[in-house]
Amino acid sequence: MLHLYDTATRSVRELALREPGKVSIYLCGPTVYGPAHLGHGRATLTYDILRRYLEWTGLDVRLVSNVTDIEDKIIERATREDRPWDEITTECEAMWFRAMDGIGVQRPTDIPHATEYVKQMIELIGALIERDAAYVTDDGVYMDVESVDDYGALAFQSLEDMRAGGGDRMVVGAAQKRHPADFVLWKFTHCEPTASDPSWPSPWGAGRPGWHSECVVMSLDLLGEGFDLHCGGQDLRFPHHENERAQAVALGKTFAHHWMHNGFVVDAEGEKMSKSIGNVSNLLDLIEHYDPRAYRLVLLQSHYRSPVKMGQAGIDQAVASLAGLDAFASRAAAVAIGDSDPAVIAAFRAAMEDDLDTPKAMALVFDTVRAANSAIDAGEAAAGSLVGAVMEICSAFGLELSAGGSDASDDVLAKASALDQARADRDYVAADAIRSELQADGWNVETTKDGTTVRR
RNA sequence: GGCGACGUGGCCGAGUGGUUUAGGCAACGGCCUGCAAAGCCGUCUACCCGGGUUCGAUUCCCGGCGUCGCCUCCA
Repeated sequence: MLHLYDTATRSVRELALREPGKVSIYLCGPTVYGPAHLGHGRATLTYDILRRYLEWTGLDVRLVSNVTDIEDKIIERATREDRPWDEITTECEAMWFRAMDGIGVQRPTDIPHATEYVKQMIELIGALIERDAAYVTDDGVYMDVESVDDYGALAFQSLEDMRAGGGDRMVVGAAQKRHPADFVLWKFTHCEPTASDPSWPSPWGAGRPGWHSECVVMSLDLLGEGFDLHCGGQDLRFPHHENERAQAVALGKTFAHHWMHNGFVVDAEGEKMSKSIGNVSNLLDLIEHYDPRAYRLVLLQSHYRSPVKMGQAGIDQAVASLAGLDAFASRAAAVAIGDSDPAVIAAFRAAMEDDLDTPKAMALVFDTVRAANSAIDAGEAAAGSLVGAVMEICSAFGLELSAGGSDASDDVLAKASALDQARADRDYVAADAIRSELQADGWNVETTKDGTTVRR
C-alpha cells in the first residue's frame, strides 16, 4: 500500500483507506480571477500523477477539487474593470481548464463551486456561533481559534508561539478580533451590492463567505467525514488548511486523515514564483511555446516535496530527454509488445509506494529503455516485455510517448522513398540533399538498412 | 523574532554510515553507418565550511556561513 508523507504527523505513513478499494481526495482548486501559472501547474500535475498511479493500482479514486468563485481578488478586478464579477469567474474558469487540458491533467471527478455552497457555509458558520467557536463583530463573523485545542497542528507552532514569535508583524483584520489569528468566516458588505460586488443575505447581515469555509463544507458534503487525503501546495498548509481543520474540529467532525503538500516552483534564481514578485509564468504561454509534456517530465524527475527550479535550461533538458523517449517509442512500435516485465513493474511499484519516488521510477524507465533498446538490437524476445513495462509506466504517469510519423504527408513519405532509392543507387549527394530538405522542415530523419523513418 | 526546508559533479536532480552506485541533459572516445541520425559500450568532473561521534561520514550530532519558504492573499 502507498506510503505518503503526512504533514500533520510529519512522517511517512501508510495512506489508510476509509473504504477498501476506494480513495477519497480533496484538492484545493483555483481562485478564478487570472490565468493559471506554473505553480498551479505543479500542484495539479503532482496530484494528477498521484491519481493516475492510484487508478493504475486498481483503486477507485474520487478526486474533489473546487473552484473558488467568491473572493476579494475577483471583486477587486471586477470593480477595477467595471464588469460583472461572474463574467470574470466564468472566463477564468474556462481558461483554467484549457490550461489543464493542455498539460494533460484529468478533470477531477467533482468540481464544486463556492457559489453553490453559500447556504451550507451559512449553516456551518451558524453552528460555529452556536458552539461558541465564532463571534460577530462590526465587519463580520470571526472564528475563535482559541476554541480549538490543537490549533497550530499544521503550522507546527502553538498559538502562544505564533503570537510570541510575531515580531513586528501587523495584525491583519478587525480591531475587534479576540486573537490575532482569528480569521473571518463571513464578511459584511457595507455598501449597496453592485454587479461587481456580490452579496448574500445571512442571519448576521448581508455579505460573503470567507475563503476558509468553502473547502470544509464542500469536502465534508461530497466526501463525508474522515475522508482519506487532503492536498494542496505548501503555501496552503498554513493558514488555509489549518483554518479548514479548525472549523471541522470545532464542530466535532473528523476531517482529513492524511495531509499532503507539494513543494514550490522557484525561478532560476531560486526564488518562489509569486504574483507579488512578478516572476510568474503563465501556464498557457509555457505550453504554447514548448512540448507540454516537458513540464510533467521535469516534475517526475524531482520529488514532489522538493522545490523545483523552472527555467529555460530545465525545459530544454526535458525536451531533449523526451526526444530520446519518443525515438524509443518509434523503434518500439515495430516490436510485438508483451506482458510487462514483472521485475520492472515490481520495482516501479516499490518506488511509488515509498512516498511517490517518481525520480527513482523515472531512472527505472530510462534503465529499462536502455535494456529494451539492447534487446531490440540483439533481436531478443525479452524486448517485448521490456517495451511493455516502459509503456505501462509512462501511461501510469500520464506521459504519452509519440512514435511519430503518423502525421507525415504523402509528399514527405515520397521524399523518404526517394531518399531510400538514392541510397540504394549510391547517389549520396542526392540522398543527403533530400535528408537536409526534410530536416529543414523539422523532421527527425533516421536512415537505416531497413529504410527511412521520419518523425516530428 | 518564532517555525520550517535546503546547500551534491558543467547543468538539472535522486540517494546513502563503508563495498559497483541513481537517472536525465551536455561533453568526449569507441562500435554501428556511405556520412549522419537513432541506438549500444565506455570516460569525465560531487557531496558549503569547522568541530564531534565512529574503525570509517557526503550521509548522524553540534556550531558557522549561505539560499529559500511560512508566520498576511497565494498551488
